[in-house]
Amino acid sequence: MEKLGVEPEEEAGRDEEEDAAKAMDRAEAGEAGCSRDVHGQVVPEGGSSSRVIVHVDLDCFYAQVEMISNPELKGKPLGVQQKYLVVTCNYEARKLGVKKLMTVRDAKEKCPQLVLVNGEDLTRYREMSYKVTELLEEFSPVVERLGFDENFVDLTEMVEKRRQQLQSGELSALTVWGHVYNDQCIGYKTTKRLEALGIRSVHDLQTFSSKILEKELGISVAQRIQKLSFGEDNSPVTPSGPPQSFSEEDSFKKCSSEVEAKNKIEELLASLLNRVCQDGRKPHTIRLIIRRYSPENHCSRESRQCPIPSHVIQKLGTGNYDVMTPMVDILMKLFRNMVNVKMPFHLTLLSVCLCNLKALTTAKKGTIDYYLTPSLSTTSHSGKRSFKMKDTHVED
DNA sequence: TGGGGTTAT
DNA sequence: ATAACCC
Repeated sequence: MEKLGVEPEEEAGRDEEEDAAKAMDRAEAGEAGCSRDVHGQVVPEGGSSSRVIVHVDLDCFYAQVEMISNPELKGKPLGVQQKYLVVTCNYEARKLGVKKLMTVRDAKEKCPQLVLVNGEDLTRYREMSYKVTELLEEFSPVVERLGFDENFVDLTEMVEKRRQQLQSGELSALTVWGHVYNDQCIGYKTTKRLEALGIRSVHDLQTFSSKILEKELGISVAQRIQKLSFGEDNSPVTPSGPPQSFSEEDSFKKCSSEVEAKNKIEELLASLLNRVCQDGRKPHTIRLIIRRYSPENHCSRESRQCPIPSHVIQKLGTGNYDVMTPMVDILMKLFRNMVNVKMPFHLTLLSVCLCNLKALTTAKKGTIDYYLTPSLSTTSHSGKRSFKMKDTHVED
Protein backbone atom coordinates (compact mmCIF):
# COMPACT_ATOMS: atom_id res chain seq x y z
CA MET A 1 0.00 0.00 0.00
CA GLU A 2 1.18 3.48 -0.68
CA LYS A 3 1.50 5.79 2.21
CA LEU A 4 -1.48 7.68 3.49
CA GLY A 5 -0.97 10.92 5.31
CA VAL A 6 -2.06 11.34 8.88
CA GLU A 7 -3.06 14.70 10.24
CA PRO A 8 -0.12 16.35 11.98
CA GLU A 9 -2.01 17.67 14.99
CA GLU A 10 -4.26 15.34 16.93
CA GLU A 11 -2.51 12.21 17.97
CA ALA A 12 -3.44 11.28 21.49
CA GLY A 13 -6.98 10.19 22.04
CA ARG A 14 -9.12 10.07 25.08
CA ASP A 15 -6.93 10.06 28.12
CA GLU A 16 -4.33 12.77 27.72
CA GLU A 17 -1.15 13.71 29.48
CA GLU A 18 -1.82 12.34 32.92
CA ASP A 19 -1.11 8.92 31.48
CA ALA A 20 2.52 9.59 30.86
CA ALA A 21 3.20 10.56 34.45
CA LYS A 22 1.33 7.58 35.83
CA ALA A 23 3.06 5.21 33.49
CA MET A 24 6.41 6.49 34.66
CA ASP A 25 5.44 6.14 38.31
CA ARG A 26 4.53 2.56 37.84
CA ALA A 27 7.69 1.94 35.93
CA GLU A 28 9.79 2.95 38.88
CA ALA A 29 7.77 0.87 41.27
CA GLY A 30 8.70 -2.08 39.08
CA GLU A 31 5.18 -3.36 38.68
CA ALA A 32 4.59 -5.97 36.04
CA GLY A 33 1.67 -7.19 33.96
CA CYS A 34 -1.79 -5.96 33.18
CA SER A 35 -5.28 -6.79 34.28
CA ARG A 36 -8.64 -6.22 32.68
CA ASP A 37 -11.36 -3.84 33.66
CA VAL A 38 -15.13 -4.36 33.70
CA HIS A 39 -15.19 -3.93 29.93
CA GLY A 40 -12.55 -6.60 29.50
CA GLN A 41 -10.04 -3.98 28.45
CA VAL A 42 -6.44 -4.08 29.48
CA VAL A 43 -5.44 -1.74 32.24
CA PRO A 44 -2.02 -1.51 33.83
CA GLU A 45 -1.81 -3.13 37.21
CA GLY A 46 -2.10 -1.02 40.31
CA GLY A 47 -5.72 0.01 40.00
CA SER A 48 -5.12 3.15 37.99
CA SER A 49 -7.20 3.49 34.87
CA SER A 50 -4.30 4.89 32.88
CA ARG A 51 -4.39 3.85 29.27
CA VAL A 52 -2.48 4.48 26.07
CA ILE A 53 -4.77 5.17 23.17
CA VAL A 54 -3.68 6.31 19.76
CA HIS A 55 -6.04 8.24 17.56
CA VAL A 56 -5.24 7.87 13.87
CA ASP A 57 -7.00 10.40 11.71
CA LEU A 58 -6.38 10.21 7.98
CA ASP A 59 -5.99 13.44 6.13
CA CYS A 60 -8.52 14.40 3.44
CA PHE A 61 -9.01 10.69 3.02
CA TYR A 62 -11.03 10.52 -0.20
CA ALA A 63 -8.67 12.94 -1.92
CA GLN A 64 -5.67 10.83 -0.92
CA VAL A 65 -7.26 7.68 -2.29
CA GLU A 66 -7.90 9.48 -5.57
CA MET A 67 -4.31 10.70 -5.78
CA ILE A 68 -3.05 7.17 -5.22
CA SER A 69 -5.39 5.87 -7.94
CA ASN A 70 -4.27 8.57 -10.34
CA PRO A 71 -0.85 10.04 -9.49
CA GLU A 72 -1.29 12.74 -12.15
CA LEU A 73 -3.64 14.41 -9.68
CA LYS A 74 -0.82 14.91 -7.20
CA GLY A 75 0.32 18.49 -7.04
CA LYS A 76 -2.91 19.81 -8.50
CA PRO A 77 -5.74 21.33 -6.48
CA LEU A 78 -8.16 18.42 -6.16
CA GLY A 79 -11.71 18.23 -4.92
CA VAL A 80 -13.87 15.15 -4.44
CA GLN A 81 -17.38 15.77 -5.62
CA GLN A 82 -20.65 14.22 -4.51
CA LYS A 83 -23.62 15.75 -6.27
CA TYR A 84 -23.33 19.53 -5.84
CA LEU A 85 -20.79 19.37 -3.07
CA VAL A 86 -17.04 19.23 -2.77
CA VAL A 87 -17.00 16.90 0.22
CA THR A 88 -13.26 17.05 0.70
CA CYS A 89 -10.19 18.38 -1.05
CA ASN A 90 -6.42 18.11 -0.90
CA TYR A 91 -4.07 20.70 0.57
CA GLU A 92 -3.32 22.37 -2.77
CA ALA A 93 -7.01 23.15 -3.03
CA ARG A 94 -7.25 24.30 0.59
CA LYS A 95 -4.42 26.74 0.04
CA LEU A 96 -6.51 28.24 -2.75
CA GLY A 97 -9.53 28.71 -0.50
CA VAL A 98 -11.54 25.54 -1.05
CA LYS A 99 -13.21 24.22 2.08
CA LYS A 100 -14.86 20.92 2.93
CA LEU A 101 -18.56 20.74 2.04
CA MET A 102 -18.40 23.77 -0.21
CA THR A 103 -20.76 23.74 -3.14
CA VAL A 104 -19.12 23.07 -6.50
CA ARG A 105 -20.18 26.54 -7.60
CA ASP A 106 -18.49 28.31 -4.72
CA ALA A 107 -15.41 26.13 -5.00
CA LYS A 108 -15.00 26.81 -8.72
CA GLU A 109 -15.51 30.48 -8.08
CA LYS A 110 -12.80 30.51 -5.43
CA CYS A 111 -10.54 28.25 -7.43
CA PRO A 112 -11.20 27.98 -11.19
CA GLN A 113 -8.28 25.56 -11.71
CA LEU A 114 -9.82 23.09 -9.24
CA VAL A 115 -9.79 19.54 -10.55
CA LEU A 116 -12.87 17.56 -9.57
CA VAL A 117 -13.32 13.80 -9.36
CA ASN A 118 -16.59 12.10 -8.58
CA GLY A 119 -16.64 10.43 -5.20
CA GLU A 120 -20.21 9.17 -5.00
CA ASP A 121 -19.11 5.54 -5.25
CA LEU A 122 -17.50 4.78 -1.91
CA THR A 123 -16.20 1.33 -2.86
CA ARG A 124 -12.50 2.18 -3.10
CA TYR A 125 -12.64 4.44 -0.06
CA ARG A 126 -14.30 1.71 1.95
CA GLU A 127 -11.75 -0.86 0.85
CA MET A 128 -8.81 1.38 1.68
CA SER A 129 -10.42 2.29 4.97
CA TYR A 130 -10.59 -1.33 6.07
CA LYS A 131 -7.00 -1.92 4.92
CA VAL A 132 -5.92 0.79 7.33
CA THR A 133 -7.98 -0.69 10.16
CA GLU A 134 -6.58 -4.15 9.48
CA LEU A 135 -3.06 -2.77 9.53
CA LEU A 136 -3.68 -1.18 12.92
CA GLU A 137 -5.23 -4.39 14.22
CA GLU A 138 -1.80 -6.00 13.85
CA PHE A 139 -0.61 -3.82 16.73
CA SER A 140 -3.63 -4.49 18.91
CA PRO A 141 -6.98 -6.08 18.11
CA VAL A 142 -8.67 -3.30 20.04
CA VAL A 143 -9.35 -0.88 17.19
CA GLU A 144 -12.46 1.25 17.04
CA ARG A 145 -13.45 2.86 13.77
CA LEU A 146 -15.15 6.22 13.49
CA GLY A 147 -16.31 6.86 9.97
CA PHE A 148 -13.98 5.75 7.19
CA ASP A 149 -10.96 7.78 8.17
CA GLU A 150 -10.52 7.55 11.93
CA ASN A 151 -9.33 4.76 14.19
CA PHE A 152 -8.73 4.55 17.92
CA VAL A 153 -6.19 1.94 18.97
CA ASP A 154 -5.81 0.84 22.58
CA LEU A 155 -2.09 0.18 22.90
CA THR A 156 -2.03 -0.16 26.69
CA GLU A 157 -0.97 -3.79 26.65
CA MET A 158 1.75 -3.30 24.04
CA VAL A 159 3.19 -0.28 25.79
CA GLU A 160 3.23 -2.08 29.13
CA LYS A 161 5.09 -5.02 27.64
CA ARG A 162 7.65 -2.82 25.93
CA ARG A 163 8.18 -0.81 29.07
CA GLN A 164 8.94 -3.91 31.09
CA GLN A 165 11.75 -4.75 28.71
CA LEU A 166 13.48 -1.39 29.02
CA GLN A 167 16.47 -0.79 31.30
CA SER A 168 16.01 1.92 33.90
CA GLY A 169 18.45 4.18 32.05
CA GLU A 170 16.41 3.89 28.87
CA LEU A 171 13.20 4.55 30.76
CA SER A 172 14.29 7.94 31.97
CA ALA A 173 15.00 8.90 28.37
CA LEU A 174 11.40 8.18 27.40
CA THR A 175 9.52 11.29 26.48
CA VAL A 176 5.80 11.27 26.09
CA TRP A 177 3.72 14.13 24.96
CA GLY A 178 0.03 14.63 24.86
CA HIS A 179 -2.54 16.84 23.31
CA VAL A 180 -5.11 19.12 24.81
CA TYR A 181 -8.44 19.33 23.09
CA ASN A 182 -9.55 22.48 21.38
CA ASP A 183 -12.53 24.45 22.47
CA GLN A 184 -15.04 22.59 20.36
CA CYS A 185 -16.96 19.34 20.74
CA ILE A 186 -20.55 18.10 20.94
CA GLY A 187 -23.28 17.59 18.16
CA TYR A 188 -25.42 20.23 16.44
CA LYS A 189 -28.60 19.79 18.48
CA THR A 190 -26.82 19.75 21.81
CA THR A 191 -24.75 22.76 20.79
CA LYS A 192 -27.94 24.70 20.19
CA ARG A 193 -29.37 23.72 23.56
CA LEU A 194 -26.15 24.62 25.33
CA GLU A 195 -26.08 27.97 23.57
CA ALA A 196 -29.57 28.63 24.90
CA LEU A 197 -28.15 28.11 28.40
CA GLY A 198 -25.36 30.56 27.73
CA ILE A 199 -22.73 27.83 27.41
CA ARG A 200 -20.37 28.63 24.54
CA SER A 201 -16.95 27.42 25.65
CA VAL A 202 -15.48 24.39 27.38
CA HIS A 203 -14.83 26.58 30.40
CA ASP A 204 -18.50 27.59 30.49
CA LEU A 205 -19.41 23.91 30.52
CA GLN A 206 -16.86 23.08 33.24
CA THR A 207 -18.29 25.67 35.60
CA PHE A 208 -21.98 25.21 34.83
CA SER A 209 -24.28 23.72 37.47
CA SER A 210 -24.40 19.94 37.09
CA LYS A 211 -27.94 19.77 38.44
CA ILE A 212 -29.37 22.25 35.95
CA LEU A 213 -27.47 20.65 33.09
CA GLU A 214 -28.86 17.23 34.03
CA LYS A 215 -32.38 18.63 34.03
CA GLU A 216 -31.87 20.21 30.62
CA LEU A 217 -30.11 17.42 28.76
CA GLY A 218 -30.88 14.32 30.78
CA ILE A 219 -28.46 12.77 33.22
CA SER A 220 -26.68 10.64 30.66
CA VAL A 221 -25.64 13.33 28.19
CA ALA A 222 -25.07 15.90 30.93
CA GLN A 223 -22.63 13.82 32.94
CA ARG A 224 -20.86 12.62 29.82
CA ILE A 225 -20.21 16.02 28.30
CA GLN A 226 -19.31 17.65 31.58
CA LYS A 227 -16.63 15.01 32.20
CA LEU A 228 -15.46 15.51 28.64
CA SER A 229 -15.12 19.21 29.35
CA PHE A 230 -12.40 18.32 31.86
CA GLY A 231 -10.70 16.03 29.37
CA GLU A 232 -11.97 12.92 31.14
CA ASP A 233 -13.21 10.10 29.01
CA ASN A 234 -13.25 6.63 30.49
CA SER A 235 -15.18 5.08 27.66
CA PRO A 236 -13.57 1.89 26.45
CA VAL A 237 -12.14 1.51 22.98
CA THR A 238 -14.72 -0.84 21.51
CA PRO A 239 -13.39 -3.05 18.74
CA SER A 240 -15.51 -2.36 15.69
CA GLY A 241 -15.01 -5.66 13.95
CA PRO A 242 -16.88 -6.21 10.70
CA PRO A 243 -19.69 -3.76 9.87
CA GLN A 244 -23.13 -4.29 11.39
CA SER A 245 -24.94 -3.04 8.35
CA PHE A 246 -24.46 -2.38 4.66
CA SER A 247 -26.28 0.45 3.04
CA GLU A 248 -26.29 2.35 -0.23
CA GLU A 249 -28.09 5.58 -0.82
CA ASP A 250 -28.71 8.01 -3.64
CA SER A 251 -29.98 11.52 -3.39
CA PHE A 252 -31.53 13.50 -6.19
CA LYS A 253 -33.63 16.54 -6.97
CA LYS A 254 -36.81 14.66 -7.65
CA CYS A 255 -38.25 11.20 -7.85
CA SER A 256 -42.01 11.19 -8.32
CA SER A 257 -42.98 7.91 -9.93
CA GLU A 258 -42.99 4.32 -8.84
CA VAL A 259 -41.00 3.06 -11.84
CA GLU A 260 -38.36 5.68 -11.25
CA ALA A 261 -38.10 4.58 -7.64
CA LYS A 262 -37.95 0.93 -8.62
CA ASN A 263 -35.06 1.54 -11.00
CA LYS A 264 -33.07 3.37 -8.35
CA ILE A 265 -33.85 0.72 -5.76
CA GLU A 266 -32.64 -1.99 -8.14
CA GLU A 267 -29.33 -0.19 -8.59
CA LEU A 268 -28.83 0.21 -4.88
CA LEU A 269 -29.72 -3.38 -4.17
CA ALA A 270 -27.44 -4.77 -6.87
CA SER A 271 -24.41 -3.07 -5.35
CA LEU A 272 -25.43 -4.18 -1.89
CA LEU A 273 -25.73 -7.79 -2.93
CA ASN A 274 -22.19 -7.70 -4.27
CA ARG A 275 -20.92 -6.31 -1.03
CA VAL A 276 -22.80 -8.69 1.19
CA CYS A 277 -21.66 -11.59 -0.98
CA GLN A 278 -18.01 -10.63 -0.51
CA ASP A 279 -18.53 -10.26 3.22
CA GLY A 280 -19.75 -13.80 3.58
CA ARG A 281 -22.26 -13.16 6.35
CA LYS A 282 -25.98 -13.09 5.65
CA PRO A 283 -28.32 -10.20 6.38
CA HIS A 284 -31.61 -11.14 8.01
CA THR A 285 -33.29 -7.75 7.80
CA ILE A 286 -33.85 -5.36 4.93
CA ARG A 287 -34.79 -1.71 5.24
CA LEU A 288 -35.90 0.99 2.84
CA ILE A 289 -35.32 4.63 3.73
CA ILE A 290 -36.79 7.64 1.99
CA ARG A 291 -36.55 11.38 2.33
CA ARG A 292 -39.52 13.41 1.18
CA TYR A 293 -39.12 16.80 -0.35
CA SER A 294 -39.77 19.61 2.05
CA PRO A 295 -38.34 23.13 1.93
CA GLU A 296 -37.50 23.18 5.65
CA ASN A 297 -37.06 19.86 7.33
CA HIS A 298 -34.28 18.45 5.20
CA CYS A 299 -32.81 15.89 7.58
CA SER A 300 -35.91 13.90 8.37
CA ARG A 301 -36.15 10.42 6.95
CA GLU A 302 -38.67 7.63 7.13
CA SER A 303 -37.99 3.93 6.96
CA ARG A 304 -39.68 0.57 6.86
CA GLN A 305 -38.01 -2.74 7.49
CA CYS A 306 -38.88 -6.41 7.47
CA PRO A 307 -37.22 -9.77 7.87
CA ILE A 308 -35.72 -11.31 4.77
CA PRO A 309 -37.51 -14.62 4.08
CA SER A 310 -35.27 -17.53 4.98
CA HIS A 311 -35.45 -19.08 1.52
CA VAL A 312 -34.06 -15.85 0.08
CA ILE A 313 -31.30 -15.71 2.68
CA GLN A 314 -30.18 -19.16 1.66
CA LYS A 315 -29.76 -18.21 -1.99
CA LEU A 316 -27.72 -15.14 -1.09
CA GLY A 317 -24.20 -16.45 -1.44
CA THR A 318 -24.96 -18.68 -4.43
CA GLY A 319 -24.63 -16.59 -7.56
CA ASN A 320 -27.00 -18.71 -9.64
CA TYR A 321 -30.43 -18.14 -8.12
CA ASP A 322 -32.09 -14.83 -8.84
CA VAL A 323 -32.29 -13.14 -5.52
CA MET A 324 -32.89 -9.69 -6.97
CA THR A 325 -36.50 -10.28 -7.99
CA PRO A 326 -37.89 -11.37 -4.62
CA MET A 327 -35.93 -8.69 -2.80
CA VAL A 328 -36.96 -5.87 -5.11
CA ASP A 329 -40.48 -7.17 -4.61
CA ILE A 330 -40.14 -6.82 -0.85
CA LEU A 331 -38.60 -3.38 -1.18
CA MET A 332 -41.43 -2.15 -3.36
CA LYS A 333 -43.93 -3.37 -0.80
CA LEU A 334 -42.06 -1.43 1.85
CA PHE A 335 -42.07 1.51 -0.55
CA ARG A 336 -45.83 1.42 -1.01
CA ASN A 337 -46.19 1.09 2.74
CA MET A 338 -44.61 4.53 3.12
CA VAL A 339 -45.64 6.25 -0.08
CA ASN A 340 -49.17 6.43 -1.36
CA VAL A 341 -48.39 5.93 -5.04
CA LYS A 342 -51.91 6.96 -6.05
CA MET A 343 -51.15 10.43 -4.80
CA PRO A 344 -48.46 12.76 -6.09
CA PHE A 345 -45.15 12.44 -4.23
CA HIS A 346 -41.71 13.99 -4.34
CA LEU A 347 -38.73 12.13 -2.92
CA THR A 348 -35.17 13.40 -2.69
CA LEU A 349 -33.44 10.29 -1.37
CA LEU A 350 -33.68 6.53 -1.50
CA SER A 351 -31.56 4.21 0.58
CA VAL A 352 -31.48 0.46 1.04
CA CYS A 353 -29.93 -1.12 4.11
CA LEU A 354 -29.10 -4.76 4.79
CA CYS A 355 -28.59 -5.41 8.46
CA ASN A 356 -28.96 -7.93 11.25
CA LEU A 357 -26.00 -9.77 9.81
CA LYS A 358 -25.36 -13.29 10.97
CA ALA A 359 -22.37 -15.48 10.38
CA LEU A 360 -23.08 -18.85 8.84
CA THR A 361 -22.40 -20.97 11.87
CA THR A 362 -20.95 -24.43 11.43
CA ALA A 363 -23.46 -25.58 13.99
CA LYS A 364 -23.48 -29.26 14.79
CA LYS A 365 -26.62 -31.27 15.23
CA GLY A 366 -27.83 -31.45 18.79
CA THR A 367 -26.06 -28.30 19.95
CA ILE A 368 -27.78 -25.14 21.10
CA ASP A 369 -26.44 -23.32 18.03
CA TYR A 370 -28.07 -25.83 15.77
CA TYR A 371 -31.51 -25.07 17.09
CA LEU A 372 -30.91 -21.34 17.20
CA THR A 373 -29.82 -21.22 13.57
CA PRO A 374 -32.96 -20.59 11.51
CA SER A 375 -31.68 -22.10 8.28
CA LEU A 376 -30.50 -25.34 9.89
CA SER A 377 -33.24 -26.42 12.21
CA THR A 378 -36.38 -27.92 10.72
CA THR A 379 -38.24 -28.28 13.98
CA SER A 380 -41.57 -26.66 14.70
CA HIS A 381 -40.28 -23.20 15.56
CA SER A 382 -38.37 -22.79 12.31
CA GLY A 383 -41.20 -22.39 9.85
CA LYS A 384 -42.95 -19.43 11.33
CA ARG A 385 -40.53 -17.27 13.19
CA SER A 386 -42.06 -14.60 15.35
CA PHE A 387 -41.17 -11.26 13.85
CA LYS A 388 -40.65 -8.19 15.93
CA MET A 389 -43.61 -5.85 15.88
CA LYS A 390 -41.44 -3.12 14.38
CA ASP A 391 -40.96 -5.10 11.23
CA THR A 392 -43.70 -4.45 8.77
CA HIS A 393 -45.19 -7.61 7.40
CA VAL A 394 -45.13 -8.09 3.67
CA GLU A 395 -46.98 -10.99 2.13
CA ASP A 396 -44.94 -13.40 0.07
C1' DT B 1 -25.50 19.91 1.39
C1' DG B 2 -23.17 13.64 0.60
C1' DG B 3 -22.85 8.86 1.46
C1' DG B 4 -21.99 6.52 4.61
C1' DG B 5 -21.87 4.51 9.74
C1' DT B 6 -23.24 3.76 15.25
C1' DT B 7 -25.98 3.81 19.58
C1' DA B 8 -29.94 5.21 22.42
C1' DT B 9 -34.75 5.77 23.09
C1' DA C 1 -39.08 3.51 13.84
C1' DT C 2 -36.93 7.39 14.82
C1' DA C 3 -33.57 10.57 16.69
C1' DA C 4 -29.24 11.80 17.74
C1' DC C 5 -24.48 11.36 17.15
C1' DC C 6 -19.85 10.63 14.31
C1' DC C 7 -17.03 11.21 9.93
